[in-house]
Amino acid sequence: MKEIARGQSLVTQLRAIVLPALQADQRCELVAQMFQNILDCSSKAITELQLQHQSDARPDDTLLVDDKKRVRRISYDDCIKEEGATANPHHQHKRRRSDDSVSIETPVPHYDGRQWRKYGQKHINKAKHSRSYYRCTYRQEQDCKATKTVQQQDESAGTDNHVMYTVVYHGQHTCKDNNGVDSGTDESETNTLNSSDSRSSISTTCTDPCDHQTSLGHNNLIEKSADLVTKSMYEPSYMNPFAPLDLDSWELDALLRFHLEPDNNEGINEKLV
DNA sequence: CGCATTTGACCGGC
DNA sequence: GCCGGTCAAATGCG
Repeated sequence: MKEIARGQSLVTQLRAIVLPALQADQRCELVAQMFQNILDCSSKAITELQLQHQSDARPDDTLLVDDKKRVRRISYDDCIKEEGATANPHHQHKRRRSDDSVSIETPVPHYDGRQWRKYGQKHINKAKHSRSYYRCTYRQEQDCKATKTVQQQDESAGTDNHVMYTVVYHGQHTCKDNNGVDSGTDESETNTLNSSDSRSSISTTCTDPCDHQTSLGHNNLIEKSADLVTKSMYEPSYMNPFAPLDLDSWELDALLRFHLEPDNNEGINEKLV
């Protein structure tokens, strides 16, 4: 599980580097979708391993309770889904599908090739950092149900380095290209090539003063190289729908610090359980 | 001025 | 009654 999670983290970082560098065409969308599929695969693998691990470690009664909860939740959500199909504007609260949520760990929680709009922030009980709630920017226009939550992990309490976030995605994107043809793809249909239209001037959501303290770096060398890469990556002469339009550089800054500091990778290797 | 974000209220499951 | 997820009025910002 540790190694899969590390692979996920690396994929998200690679995605943050590759996507902005691509030309805006179908290949670009394909690459984005493939990144997403890879992350989905590893997330599902981790989920399976966790279930396996729990059933191995825990006594039977605890397991039964967990399974009951899980089953009940799924069946409840199925009812809600049916209800939603009949266009009921009420009961939109608390819909959550435990079977289609995908969780990843990454130092770059915001740049994932999609456009998100923040709709809430909540302090979570035992966590140091609050959790942010995002939904797809095109929820109103296209009724896209995709949401995600972002929460900074606690373990890196002492230093500002190695900041990792847990990002949980819920639901499938049903939003499409502005000039696309197909409309309501249902959420039961997964892994189709959903194109994302993020070409407009809507800003990429990345402002979150509680969780993200920007430009804390005191290493001049790192900051300079961060500037360099920021300029080359974030001021493209072409229009790439996956390029962060006015994204702050803090995320890339963190990414660079992540890889430029020599002891980081070892620390990550040793840290996770 | 029209947006996106913030933030406390509210809601429903457990 | 607590807790996490969502709503929506207030606020901020370009």
